Amino acid sequence: MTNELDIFCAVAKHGSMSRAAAELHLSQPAVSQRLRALEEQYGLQLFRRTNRGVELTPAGETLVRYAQRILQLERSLQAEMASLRAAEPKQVVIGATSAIGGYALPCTVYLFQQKYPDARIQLQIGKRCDVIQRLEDGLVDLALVEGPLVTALPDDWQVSVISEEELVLITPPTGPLAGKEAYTADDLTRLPLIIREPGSGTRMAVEEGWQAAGRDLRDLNIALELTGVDAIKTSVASGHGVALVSRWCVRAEARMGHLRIAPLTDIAFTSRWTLIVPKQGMKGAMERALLRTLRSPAERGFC
Amino acid sequence: MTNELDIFCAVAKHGSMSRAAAELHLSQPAVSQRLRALEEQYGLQLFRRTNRGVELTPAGETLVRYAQRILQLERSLQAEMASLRAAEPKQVVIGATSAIGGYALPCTVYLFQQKYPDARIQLQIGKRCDVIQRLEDGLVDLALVEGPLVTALPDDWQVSVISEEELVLITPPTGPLAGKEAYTADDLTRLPLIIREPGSGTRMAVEEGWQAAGRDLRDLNIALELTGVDAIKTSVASGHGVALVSRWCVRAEARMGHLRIAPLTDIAFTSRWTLIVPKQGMKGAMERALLRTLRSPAERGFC
DNA sequence: GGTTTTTACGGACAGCGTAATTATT
DNA sequence: AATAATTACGCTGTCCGTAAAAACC
Repeated sequence: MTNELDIFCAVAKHGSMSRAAAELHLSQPAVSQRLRALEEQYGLQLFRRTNRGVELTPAGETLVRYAQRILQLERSLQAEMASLRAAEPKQVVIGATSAIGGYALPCTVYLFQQKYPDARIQLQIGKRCDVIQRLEDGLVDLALVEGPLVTALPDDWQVSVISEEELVLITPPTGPLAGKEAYTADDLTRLPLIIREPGSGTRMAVEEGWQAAGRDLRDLNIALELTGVDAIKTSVASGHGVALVSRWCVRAEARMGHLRIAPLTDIAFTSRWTLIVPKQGMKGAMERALLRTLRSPAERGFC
Repeated sequence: MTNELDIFCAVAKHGSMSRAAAELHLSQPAVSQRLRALEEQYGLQLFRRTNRGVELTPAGETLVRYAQRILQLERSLQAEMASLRAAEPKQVVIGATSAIGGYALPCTVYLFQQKYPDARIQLQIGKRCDVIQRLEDGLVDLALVEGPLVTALPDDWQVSVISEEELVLITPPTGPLAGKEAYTADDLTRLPLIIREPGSGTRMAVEEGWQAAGRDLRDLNIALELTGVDAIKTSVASGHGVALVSRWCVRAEARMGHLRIAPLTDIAFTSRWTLIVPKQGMKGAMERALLRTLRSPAERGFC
């Protein structure tokens, strides 16, 4: 959440709630509301509302001076704490499967590194079963995998679902397979489906969603089995078939027009993203901060 | 909500979460939780947990220095804003009926004055109809009355129910009327009931609750009609009868043993407390702060 | 066993976004 | 009409309290 003094200073700087809201990536009403709350808290009007924005009252100008000093102090504090963290650098190894580790996580790790530049975060991407194996062997500190857990782990591991991601149907942007506006489950029995190898989380999610709709797995028209998301994307883009993948994996291609994300009308596939952490480990403040980031939809900022 | 740096400093000062929690009027787990959040935010351990409390780590000691400067700055800011408020003193006149104005509101007004010492708040207590009359005449800025609104006001008044208060049965602490542990609706048809004058909010609430239980008003054994809560309390304490009053009005007497609050098993009476404000008025920051205080159960602190 | 902190869980409120409304030129 | 701010409303996450558990003498 953005600091109220930050909001106040931004509005004072721009002389406009709308512009301040844009700078802070907030909605304009949110800024208006926080500002009003601040005025109520002090019992003083801080801005005069004019037809083309706002301007500071004397009370507002007083607050600006204090706010700037306080914010400056907080920035120095942040810097000093960062240097203290740097004194005892921590290494954390994250194991993840390809859809998560290759697409969603890099942004999260980047953002986290921005905040904690001294943290050494290593991202190991591998097959689902390998990731879990490495976790059990203590070679990675935590794991993020797709799909449900097949084997129950001993209970010194804490397992939590951090996200339910929708699988989307991707088709070539042009050609015979790009004909329809929207697709149904029946279409999936006819279209050549390119699918991940058995054992992968995405494969599990597809099969689970298909059976949940009361269908038989043999009705899927599997044209090709490929290992890894990238191979599938390339193959679909070349017009070899359609596929079901996590939305994150194809955002870039969809925007560029290399692939088309087609709506599914009467069936939906979801993939659960699961975080696995050893109950004993991850006790330090930095480790906890990382967990918090991964668990909080707002902070992890998958991109 | 208490500032996180305040919490941190209190814990640092006492070397104990429990003692800090007591000082801040918070639960001990709440302090623990906020402290952990602070540690996660900075990615550093701030306290070493020992068996008899906590002690600062080097990072914690750094934070103490910054926190004290920031808190000091905030205190100066508060002081300066208070002096700015004092430059343009505001007078607000509150009209209220006796149960609200005489018992619940004084604490609220006191707390508000502590926070805004320059606010001149005047509390006018009167009969329900008089209060509303004075509001319409503009002689009071806002009104707090008990019970529902009989006459619909024109819609440039904003009416909101701020609290549903339970009416409790009070009996003399000793004597023939103090016999039973708990009372029923049937008992109320036999006990001598001392009741407020018609038109008062409490009277309305009693009659409404009685009829809502499917009873006839004539079955109430009204022994005496008195004007004002105090007269009723005196009369009940003297053993002349029992009465139904707002809990706030008799907290002191119940604690002292002058009156007994007796449970009602099969009937309940509630009195709605209504806040009436002119939609146009109360636009200033101070006025809004007062309204916020009156509307927020946490802040108004009826006592 | 006693003291202190942590974990777990449910409820209340704050802060935000979307959408609709108001005010001012 | 157009621009800027406010109000209304539903949702989500934070913060807090109670209760139970765990750590550390």
